[in-house]
Amino acid sequence: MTTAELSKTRQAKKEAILKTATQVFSEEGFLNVNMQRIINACGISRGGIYLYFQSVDELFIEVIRSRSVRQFDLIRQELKDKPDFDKVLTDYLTDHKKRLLGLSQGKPSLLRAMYEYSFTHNTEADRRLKQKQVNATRATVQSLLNLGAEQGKLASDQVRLLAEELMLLIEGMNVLALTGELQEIQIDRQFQQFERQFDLIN
Amino acid sequence: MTTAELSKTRQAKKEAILKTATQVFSEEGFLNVNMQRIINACGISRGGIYLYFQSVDELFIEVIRSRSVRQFDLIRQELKDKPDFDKVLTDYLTDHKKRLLGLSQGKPSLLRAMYEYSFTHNTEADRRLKQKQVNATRATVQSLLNLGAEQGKLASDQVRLLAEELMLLIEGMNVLALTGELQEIQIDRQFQQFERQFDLIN
Amino acid sequence: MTTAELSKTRQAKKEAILKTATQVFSEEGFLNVNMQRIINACGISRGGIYLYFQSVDELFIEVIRSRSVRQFDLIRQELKDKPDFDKVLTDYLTDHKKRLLGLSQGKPSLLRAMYEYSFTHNTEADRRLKQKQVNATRATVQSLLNLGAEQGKLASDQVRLLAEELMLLIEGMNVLALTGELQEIQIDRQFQQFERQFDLIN
Amino acid sequence: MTTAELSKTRQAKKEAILKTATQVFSEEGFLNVNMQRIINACGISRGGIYLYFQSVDELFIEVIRSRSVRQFDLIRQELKDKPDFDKVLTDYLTDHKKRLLGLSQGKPSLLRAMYEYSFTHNTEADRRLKQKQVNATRATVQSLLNLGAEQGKLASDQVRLLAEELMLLIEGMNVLALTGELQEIQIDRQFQQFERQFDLIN
DNA sequence: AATGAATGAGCCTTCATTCAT
DNA sequence: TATGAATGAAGGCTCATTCAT
Repeated sequence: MTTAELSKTRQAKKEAILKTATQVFSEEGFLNVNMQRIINACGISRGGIYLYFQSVDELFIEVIRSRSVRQFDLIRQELKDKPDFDKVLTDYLTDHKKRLLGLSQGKPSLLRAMYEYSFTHNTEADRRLKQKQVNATRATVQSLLNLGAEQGKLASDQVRLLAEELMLLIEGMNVLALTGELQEIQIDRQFQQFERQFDLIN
Repeated sequence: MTTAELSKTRQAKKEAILKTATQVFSEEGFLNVNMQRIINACGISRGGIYLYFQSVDELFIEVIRSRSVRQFDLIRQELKDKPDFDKVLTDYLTDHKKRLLGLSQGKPSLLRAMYEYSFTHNTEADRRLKQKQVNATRATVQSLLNLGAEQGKLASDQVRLLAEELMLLIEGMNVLALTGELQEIQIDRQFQQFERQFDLIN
Repeated sequence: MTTAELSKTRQAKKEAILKTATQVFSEEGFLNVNMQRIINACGISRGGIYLYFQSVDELFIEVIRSRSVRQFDLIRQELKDKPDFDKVLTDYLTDHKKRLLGLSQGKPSLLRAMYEYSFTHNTEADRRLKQKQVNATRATVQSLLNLGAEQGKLASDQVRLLAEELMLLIEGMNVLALTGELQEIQIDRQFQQFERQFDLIN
Repeated sequence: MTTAELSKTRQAKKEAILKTATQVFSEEGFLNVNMQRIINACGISRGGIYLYFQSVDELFIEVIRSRSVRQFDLIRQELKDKPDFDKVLTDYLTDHKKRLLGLSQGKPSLLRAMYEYSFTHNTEADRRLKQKQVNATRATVQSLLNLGAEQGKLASDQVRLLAEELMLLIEGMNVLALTGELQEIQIDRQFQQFERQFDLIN
């Protein structure tokens, strides 16, 4: 086997572990996960996991990073074609609604793990990780609203305010959904209210 | 000493422990606190604390409960005198702003501990605890907005929607503040925007 | 139980552990001993030992310290009565001979443990510990030879040189004895040679 | 490649490993060395080294053996030419002095590794290894002193006694040097004293 | 009621050696 | 021969909770 092939194998194994770990973190959150659980899930040995990741933290960070990239790519793709703002917004909110309802019903999601990690890790590097996440969401919402501004659905100087409002609403809903407190009607009400702001303008 | 006096002593001791534990949890969160810290802070023995609380979890739950009651009392008191809605709302938002800025700067608060606890405890009883917290906030906001409705500052059927919106904004800001992502300008913008809704009506 | 009684109990327990640990270190040396062995020997629990000693190193240091004190006291006592130098020297060398033969035959002794510790620990504190040991031996030998000088068996300015010579001989024999290379005849030859130096003078 | 050439290659590789491992053990002692360090230093693979040596212990034993042979060869060479005893003795002691001072200052040497190994390994084979070392030193010193006897500098029946004395002094100094307790003046005093014995005879 | 010593489960990490390729 | 991924035993440490006094 050549070096290239070997490192290919290594990379593949690493990704396999990341994939399995993503499952585990999604189902169990961050704080309830220890190396043992990952080891069991991966069918790897106690020592084996350390060949790829030095700690649960390092593993988790890579899980988050690899996922962020994918998420970001998806959204950017959608907005490229300059579709109708009303439709995109509705789609976007609908996606979030689905996601939030899933969360409420205890559907596995990395979100819980991410919050657990954020709350309990405060090094500079950790904060940058969280910041990156928040910035990614903010950027997405702003791109979306910029599209709206381009299509004359809102004033440009409103973009930032509205982006933040939506971001905070979603953040709040995330938390309520994770603690099982969010009902469909609440999501609908808030999202309708948010969408109505654009109708009022026109 | 009579039985009554004894149980009075017992109650007093219990409350003293709760008070001290509240300090500890506020400063250190939930996950960083171990029995040793609480024992040291309370000047009680390792075994002694179990005479009052069956476990760390039970102790924490009582800390949260006792605080909720106090918070709820305070607000109810303020609203009793039917003060001017605009002023009460402004005060309320200003209080939250102060609190959020404190959180951002790492000022002690039970909120981090509460989140840490919620994320790591998922029994039915634990969920009810969080529910109670959310309901208390919701109830407070609704009481406040009901005052506004009474004073003709908003329609009665808007109360629930707006209460939820504010609650979600605050919840979202809590999370951002705790993970170090919230800036004063963001708080201002969102609260101003929220207040403006009442101006528009009149 | 009063505080004094409690700490008496604690001290007694600590000393019991030290005593057992001394046995273990004597039989197994330092490097082959881990907490588990001490735990097994003491009939204490895994966590229990940490109530008294933070690590094997700390435990070992206390073993050595407590023993040094005892050794030093013994020697000082003997020399107080100003006995006949020739006899004391002969006794001293005979004691060492017995000890060395014991070592050769694998009789338990802390010496092996002490060497193992010294070779593998080089912090300032560790060096001071070893220094203390060496100084104690040197001081003993010098006291003995000073007695000889007082009794006109050797010149005062020879004390240091001879003390060092004896110390180094003994150190060398220790090592050979520990690795099973020292025979009785060798000890006899060297000690006789050492004693002969005093006969020559007179 | 013929079988002979192959095994030549094999032998060369083995010696290359031994040479590198000697460096590593000299710098780090025995207990601080793990396979990883040797592997890194040799540029060989984790599994590869086991094609040449069955275990770390075996590798170390061969390191010691190969060095002994070399040492022994050197000395034997020097004595072949029947040089002047006084000079050879002085040279020999000067060499040891240099070596001991180097040890005191932490200069790399296999000696520490050898002691660490000896103290932690007590099989019959291990003891024989140490025995061989001691015997080699003894033989060297005896050869040297025999030269002196031939040149009339000491009586033949004194050779064994003096050889042992010197061996023990050196062994003692080794230990003190390794634990950082030996000073130059001590070496000088003892070696001068040792040399003076020959002056007295003549 | 109160103490604090004792327990033991739980988690982490390292490393010599093996084994499939 | 050569590789390096994988193994798993071994040891370390912490801490909530129990229990004898």
